[in-house]
Amino acid sequence: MTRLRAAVPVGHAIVGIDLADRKQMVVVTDHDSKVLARRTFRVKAWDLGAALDWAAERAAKAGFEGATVACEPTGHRWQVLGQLAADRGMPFVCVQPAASAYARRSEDLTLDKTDDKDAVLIARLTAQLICYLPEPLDETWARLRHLGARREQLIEEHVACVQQVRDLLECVWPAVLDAAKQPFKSTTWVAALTVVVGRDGGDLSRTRRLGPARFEAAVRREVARRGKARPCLRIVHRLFIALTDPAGVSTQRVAIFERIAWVLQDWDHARSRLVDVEARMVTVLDLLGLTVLATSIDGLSPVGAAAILAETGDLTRFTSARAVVKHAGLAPRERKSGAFTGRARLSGAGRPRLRVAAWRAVWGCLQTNRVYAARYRHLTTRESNRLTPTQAQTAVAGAILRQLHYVITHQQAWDPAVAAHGTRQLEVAAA
DNA sequence: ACTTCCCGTCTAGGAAGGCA
DNA sequence: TGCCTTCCTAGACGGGAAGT
Repeated sequence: MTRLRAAVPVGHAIVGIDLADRKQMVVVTDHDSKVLARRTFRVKAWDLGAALDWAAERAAKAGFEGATVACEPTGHRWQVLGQLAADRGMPFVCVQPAASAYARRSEDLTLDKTDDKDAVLIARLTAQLICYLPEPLDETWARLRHLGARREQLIEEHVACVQQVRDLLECVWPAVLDAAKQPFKSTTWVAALTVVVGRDGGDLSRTRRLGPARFEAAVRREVARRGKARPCLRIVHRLFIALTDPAGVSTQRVAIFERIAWVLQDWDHARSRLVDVEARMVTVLDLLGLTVLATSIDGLSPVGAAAILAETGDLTRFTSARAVVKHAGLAPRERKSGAFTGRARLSGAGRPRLRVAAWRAVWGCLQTNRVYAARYRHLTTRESNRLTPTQAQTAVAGAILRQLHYVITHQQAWDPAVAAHGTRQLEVAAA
């Protein structure tokens, strides 16, 4: 509240701006949301500099020593506006769209919405300090943020390619999917499929006539082309046997194999770009000097840590570790009234990508991190208030975020003893 | 050197519903 | 009537190290 008040001092007028594509509603109000001036600017967001100058002048004329700019974080526009405000030395705050939506309804109990009402509402919420200071991103953190977004995009592309290939194969050649337990994680399987799809044009007997030895040689070449040393022969053999399996829609085989070949190319492309982006993310993490600290948490990889930090930004901007968990939407939302105790659920409000990154970190950590594994076991097996696996994983995800916050804000490597017992003192006392 | 293990989240795609 | 959105469901995927 102190920091917010510093951005919205009592001596300042408030410039509420309702941002849209090419129509920007600007109002200048005092702290009682009395409108001092109101004007529509039919310009794009990046041309709002003149509007800010106009608003500053109206505020000065009304006797205020300055003006604070407030808007909703719509798309990229708020960032452009933030830059313009910073250029003019005007403090800049944002109002959560959820807050203004609630406020609009409580205003007159209708869903009435107009741009100038919205602008006034934004100014009023700002005067009540129902606003926040937007995250300041420096160049390095901004780069990490965008790399994280790009990585997520590429992972989605990767998943889409895999699901397409699987669906297409289930239609025309389902047997091949049983050749490996996890076919899409197996380089051998993918290489063998590439060979089949590339050479037989939908006629599996053509590859079969090649014979197992020459098929194996072809797969070997493809595995090498994919940067791996040698194929898993078990999978090559099972895939060769699958060539004789008649199941599947035969009339579509030619067309679908042609299509699979394209998807496989897309997939390779997506994966190589993913490798590139992940390497860049690790480089940025190194630049920030956080790789050693973040990966001191057992089971957290540099890429996993970078994915989390890409979404949180600099963790020192969070005043408490719990705030990070809340930002991820992983904080429990309690529902209690009188004697009634409802089930606490995750709030789910926050950065979805941060939540996903934390979840992915949990899968890795539960396998390798002894402290988290023990915590998970305890939570899911204890006698009273036993948690479901999901609930326990949520608890671990929260722990990872909290401990990452501590590790980075205190510049102190992760210590399993502290993580397990809360403090080192307790352990010493117990000893 | 490659595969497997863990399980909630997420995706695609079809169906159903909504709306002009 | 036809387009668009939402709902619904099945089932694969993600990360890291032990296992093969």
